[in-house]
Amino acid sequence: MRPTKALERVVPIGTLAERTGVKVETIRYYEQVGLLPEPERSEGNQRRYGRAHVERLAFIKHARDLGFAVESIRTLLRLSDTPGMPCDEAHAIAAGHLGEVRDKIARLRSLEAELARIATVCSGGVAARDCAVIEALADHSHCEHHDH
Amino acid sequence: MRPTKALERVVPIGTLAERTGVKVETIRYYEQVGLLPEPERSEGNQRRYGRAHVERLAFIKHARDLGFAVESIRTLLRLSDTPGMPCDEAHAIAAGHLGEVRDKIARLRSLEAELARIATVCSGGVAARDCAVIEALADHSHCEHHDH
DNA sequence: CTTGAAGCTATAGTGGCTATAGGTTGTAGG
DNA sequence: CCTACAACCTATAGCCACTATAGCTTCAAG
Repeated sequence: MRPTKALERVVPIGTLAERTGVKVETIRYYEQVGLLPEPERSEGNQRRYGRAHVERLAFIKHARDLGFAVESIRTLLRLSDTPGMPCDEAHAIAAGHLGEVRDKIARLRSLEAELARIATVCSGGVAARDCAVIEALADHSHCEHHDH
Repeated sequence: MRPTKALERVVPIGTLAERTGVKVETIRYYEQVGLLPEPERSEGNQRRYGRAHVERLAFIKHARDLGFAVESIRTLLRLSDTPGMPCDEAHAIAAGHLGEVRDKIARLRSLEAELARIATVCSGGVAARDCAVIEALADHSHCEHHDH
């Protein structure tokens, strides 16, 4: 009796995808852009992954889930691969990304307020000429930079 | 004495760009995807815009600033062009977009919390093997779906 | 040995621009 | 009138991080 799938140490790409929650196509993409090293191949040229690949792909997925760019992940992986290096760069990447996320939140919140205001005034049912949504977009009173 | 630039009624693309805050290339792109109608041309084949174009482009810019997708803007413009139509669709687009923005904010906030936690634990200066950032990414304890 | 799922490569498409190359036109100064 | 140069033109490729498609080959169960 062969080992069950869940315990196998050398797995094809579909199993790697299942285990990590990363799609097959995305795994091949990560290989293509050099995030994930090229694995061994079967006699029939199919990819065969080991434990190290699972670990590395999980790392990548965590980082992507946290919104890190692929380029940042490349750097983070390099740091992770050389445990003796100082981690200042990792901290800078994380702090920088946190800043970006906070900026994005701030921008979205002001968008949210504006959209909520607009969508509340018009609940549909009226003619487009009297619609607050259309009016808000056509209106120039919010233009800060230009006097058209 | 010719009218000053600011008062001219028929303007080239650069002036339209200045007046609306939309880049020249982006204006041409909007024309290409059918948001902005093709303008008249000068004898030398250069675009000449009138007041209607300024209005329409301003509408587009407001909508993009609010984060509406180009496809949504296409619909909103169509509604705006036919003022007698009921505006339910416009309301649906705005409400839908508001929902998306709120979802995005929610997701970013949980990201922010996680990143802040990670970035606070490690302020740099230690070896990568002890870095909270690297560790958090390599760590499997947050994996919900898989037992790798 | 057959069948069907899973794998393979290469290529194009997504959204919303932005950039580049290589040419033409408009216009102000001399 | 001529020259210089900014502004304009088209067509095409690139950006990010995938996702989808077409047309194959391989693997594994029955």
